Amino acid sequence: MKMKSPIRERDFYLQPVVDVARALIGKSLVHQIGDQAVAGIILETEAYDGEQDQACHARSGKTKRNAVMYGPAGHAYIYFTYGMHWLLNCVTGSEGYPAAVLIRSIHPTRGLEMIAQNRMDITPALWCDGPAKLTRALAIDGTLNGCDLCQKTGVLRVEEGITIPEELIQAAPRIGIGYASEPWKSKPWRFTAQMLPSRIDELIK
DNA sequence: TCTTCGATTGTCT
DNA sequence: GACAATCGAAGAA
Repeated sequence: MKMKSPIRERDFYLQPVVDVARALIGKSLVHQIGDQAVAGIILETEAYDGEQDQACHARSGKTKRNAVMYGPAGHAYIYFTYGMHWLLNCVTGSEGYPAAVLIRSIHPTRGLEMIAQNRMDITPALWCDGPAKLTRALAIDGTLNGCDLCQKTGVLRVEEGITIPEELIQAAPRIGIGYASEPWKSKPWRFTAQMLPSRIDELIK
């Protein structure tokens, strides 16, 4: 029988945001919908670090939209963009310091039938390979903004997933932040797991 | 109040 | 590779 996954401690999210972004690779993101769960292994993240980071939403200070980022660590910062997309972040750092990790892609592991019902237009390999695609696949939207990711029975939570070797985690500049100035635009704060889906499925068994 | 634009995706050329 | 979709937040006026 599979071992019950312990939830992540809140202390995990109090580490520097870049460390959290790297450490979240391989963890399991779960959305509990009634008695059903939809989940996936986190494969790609990006770190956004404080008001000085010119790519971060907090670059102009606290606003209605980014307020959750200023709150306690371990909560979900979910925002709407491009008139149609929801993006999911994990808030990190002390309360009052705005930092968060954007979840850019996951490998779906649970609730595949549910995803399939809503995404018959594309092949499973493309279900969760983008930040807005994974929120759509897991049915995550603004109603979950600010919810606590550390609760054992939380609607949205992060659990232990699989261990991905350090050498398979690649760092690169963040995507879609052309508006930012240097050095922020080039900071290697995007982390991706270089692992085949088949290998991930093996590790989950 | 008005204008601009986005931590993206999907489609078309 | 270029660009439309689509709308609320943010900043300017």
